[in-house]
Amino acid sequence: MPELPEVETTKRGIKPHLLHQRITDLIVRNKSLRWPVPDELRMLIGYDVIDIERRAKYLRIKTEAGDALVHLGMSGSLKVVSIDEPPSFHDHVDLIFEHFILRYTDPRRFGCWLYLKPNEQHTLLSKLGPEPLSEAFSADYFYSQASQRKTKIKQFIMNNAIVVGVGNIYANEALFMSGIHPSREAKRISRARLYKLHQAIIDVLRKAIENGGTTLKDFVNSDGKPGYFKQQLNVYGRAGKACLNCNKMLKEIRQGGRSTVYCASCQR
DNA sequence: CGAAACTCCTGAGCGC
DNA sequence: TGCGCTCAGGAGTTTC
Repeated sequence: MPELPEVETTKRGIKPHLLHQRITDLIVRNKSLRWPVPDELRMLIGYDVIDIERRAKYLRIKTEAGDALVHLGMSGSLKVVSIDEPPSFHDHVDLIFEHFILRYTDPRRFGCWLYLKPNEQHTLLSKLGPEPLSEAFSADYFYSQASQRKTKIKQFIMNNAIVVGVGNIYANEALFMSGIHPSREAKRISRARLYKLHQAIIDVLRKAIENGGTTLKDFVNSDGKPGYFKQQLNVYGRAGKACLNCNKMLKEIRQGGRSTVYCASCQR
């Protein structure tokens, strides 16, 4: 399940390979992703990649003829493979270059490939909140947004209109790190504690990206697990086990259809 | 307007 | 060993 650090790592991994390389073909084996893969994507054929940007968990592969907007969904991945590498069952899209292929694999097909005109501001992107590692995501911004919302704090920090890129794993971790109960109403948390949560979100994402960077050299044809899986997870996936802080048993609840794990003793 | 429910899909884990 | 069942989960869309 790609979280923001994995998408950032993917961008850093593929960018040096794709930059200034010419797209020679596009093969779509299964266009049934989140939305149908549009034929307009073929407009990119014959053009060089001039940049790759990440916004939230979207990757934007840019050319003079337009861009590919790619989302990895739940189970998607991109990798650079050799030009004669035979595709597997879940390899739905190949963006083909002269000497290699950018191959998109996605068993659950929650991801997407869309076409955007040059500089097009798509509605998918325009409604997004600030990047968590940008200055726009300031402590004061975070407080002012939270102080007027009745939503439970976990759903608040996972809301892409508030801040992007905080997926379920890191939402659980950031709440544990800041000692805040996931079901607490956002507006009922003190300014000081919201500041602490704000910093925890930044810290946990930054650390994960740093760990992801250690796998970049193996990005091509890599089979190993990315580095951020080495990051110690305090609560996610540890329901029923002992809290690493106080040794009491971690609890699990469901919020908005998603699993929340927390320590009822350390998080209030 | 905000918030919750619903939706897409398949691999993994489980009980028998 | 294998079948069938349940479930997780990003995020856009629909409903209330």
